[in-house]
Amino acid sequence: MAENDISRPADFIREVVENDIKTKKYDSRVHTRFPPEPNGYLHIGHAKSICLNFGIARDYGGLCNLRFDDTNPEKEEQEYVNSILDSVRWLGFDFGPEALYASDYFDFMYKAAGYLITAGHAYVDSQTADEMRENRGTLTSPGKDSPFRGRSEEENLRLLREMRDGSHPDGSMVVRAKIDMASPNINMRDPALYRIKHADHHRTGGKWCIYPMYTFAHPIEDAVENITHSICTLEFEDQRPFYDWLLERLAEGGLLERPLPQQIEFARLNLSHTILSKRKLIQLVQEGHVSGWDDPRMPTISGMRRRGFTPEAIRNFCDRIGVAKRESLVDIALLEYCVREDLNKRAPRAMAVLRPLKVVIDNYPEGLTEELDAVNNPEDASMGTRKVPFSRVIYIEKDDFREAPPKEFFRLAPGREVRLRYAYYITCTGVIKDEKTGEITELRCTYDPKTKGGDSPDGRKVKATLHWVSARHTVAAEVRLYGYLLIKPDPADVEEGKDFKSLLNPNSLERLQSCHVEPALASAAQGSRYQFERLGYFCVDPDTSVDQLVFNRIVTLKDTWAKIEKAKKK
RNA sequence: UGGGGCGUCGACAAACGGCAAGUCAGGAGAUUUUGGAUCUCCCAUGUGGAGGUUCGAAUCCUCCCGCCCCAGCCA
Repeated sequence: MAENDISRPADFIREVVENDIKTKKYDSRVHTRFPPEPNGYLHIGHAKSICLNFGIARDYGGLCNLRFDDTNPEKEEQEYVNSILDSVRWLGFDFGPEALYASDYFDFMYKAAGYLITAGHAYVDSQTADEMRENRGTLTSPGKDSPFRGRSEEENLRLLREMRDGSHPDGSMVVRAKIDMASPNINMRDPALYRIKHADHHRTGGKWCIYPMYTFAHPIEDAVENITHSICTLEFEDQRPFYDWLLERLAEGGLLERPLPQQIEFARLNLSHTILSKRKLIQLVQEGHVSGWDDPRMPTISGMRRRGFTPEAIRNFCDRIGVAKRESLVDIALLEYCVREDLNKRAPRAMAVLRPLKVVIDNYPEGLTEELDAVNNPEDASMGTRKVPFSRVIYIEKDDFREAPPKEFFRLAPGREVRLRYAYYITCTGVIKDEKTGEITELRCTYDPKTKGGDSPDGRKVKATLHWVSARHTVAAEVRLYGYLLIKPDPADVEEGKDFKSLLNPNSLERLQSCHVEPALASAAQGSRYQFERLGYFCVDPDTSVDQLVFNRIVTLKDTWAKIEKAKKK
């Protein structure tokens, strides 16, 4: 919201809303809605719309309805309704005691169709779908009137009743608005309003065998709920003339009261390296490319939630990307930034070694365990400290040792001294390898007892600080690392003749089975998030059981060294 | 070749006739017991192009170019 009087509204939609408040177009009322079709799970693109609609309601003291646009029983399911309810709540938005459903207005819609017929604004068409398509004309040529366009009011009304009563098979007829078959806007060439579908609906069951089209239903839903600003995406822009036409006709007939809602369109979100199309996401789930809707690689709300993203981070992201009419592809790095920004302040730190390398500290007493002090969050002193056990044998990260280090590498190497976080300075004195493979299996080191806690009394500096886990005290864990779903930034960047699945990243999931985490994590609660020092943010996955801890990597830390290495390769 | 939209930095995005904001990414440095975090600085002589109006144009006008959407009984 405006921080002071001189600031402008944050986007062009809020500009319209503020203006309508000023001119009292809706008696200074603001009422928006988020209208998902329950035919899939919500994703980050929906989050943008949710934040926009609920955000506007919040900013201007208005209301926002969560309304299911459930007008097509063939595609919709209760499972989707439940997941959507859950996702919206988790994102932190309050839609009152319950959600609303378009199907609750089916009686009114039926009545409205009858009225349109009576007023000469609609008719029942018995053309086949093919005939209708043929007679619709093309982008550059006008359509032709249906031979059934001139049916009498009585016949139309009778047919409408018969349609409702189930006397006609699917596809045999349709009710259409009577507007203008020559309109340059194809959406005005007598759009279909009702179709016959002998299908059970997840809420109304077998009550209906005709169902309203989106085109017809949506404006009515908005009007019935006294919506003021009906915010949707760009592809509906061409439908706005019909939206207004319909509502005007129904208002004329006294079925609706003015002022009528207005439709405003904005550009949907596109995110780099991922898919934001419901149809394609369904495909990923159904064809088993991912483990389910909540696979942590999915851009679904449930996937991101399981991965460990916070609602705060997602909301913040939605605020930062802005709202405009220009189609764009937002860099996923911005989402990651928002996640790090949030978690840096909130996530307690811990030490975990993902790819272990055994280190024996030769001059450290055997059998001794020291409890060392570690701070839980350097960003927030109120989060306190904890004890971390240290002993003679520890694990460090494989990546933290190089036998022949390049000059930019300042971690451990033969003869080199580094700090073990919160523990001691150690110096590498020996490298033990597997005789056959040549693989490094163990490091021998010595430590400097005077550097306990990680400071050297003589002011000696080391260039690196390593995280570690005491071998004797370690807790085993599985850690799942996630890469981008797609190998290319632009999901539309597909080769001729191939589809989006050719862009799927084969390495989007890596499961590390032999990780070591510090003992404090043994009882980590499902869903709790930690920063594993120097590695990233991690979240306890629901697959965790009494005998197996499972962590998801939410996002890495910013990694300057990785950047240097990558630059060197080129 | 109809109609509806949209073109400002690598990615988002402000500007409402008066000095092209901010954020992410990228680069340089400071600092640091996380190569994290933090801090400082750099990163558009120019807004798709060409004309025009104006003291003054990203903004107004004209023409052109490019991209997206619409021919479901999907939403």
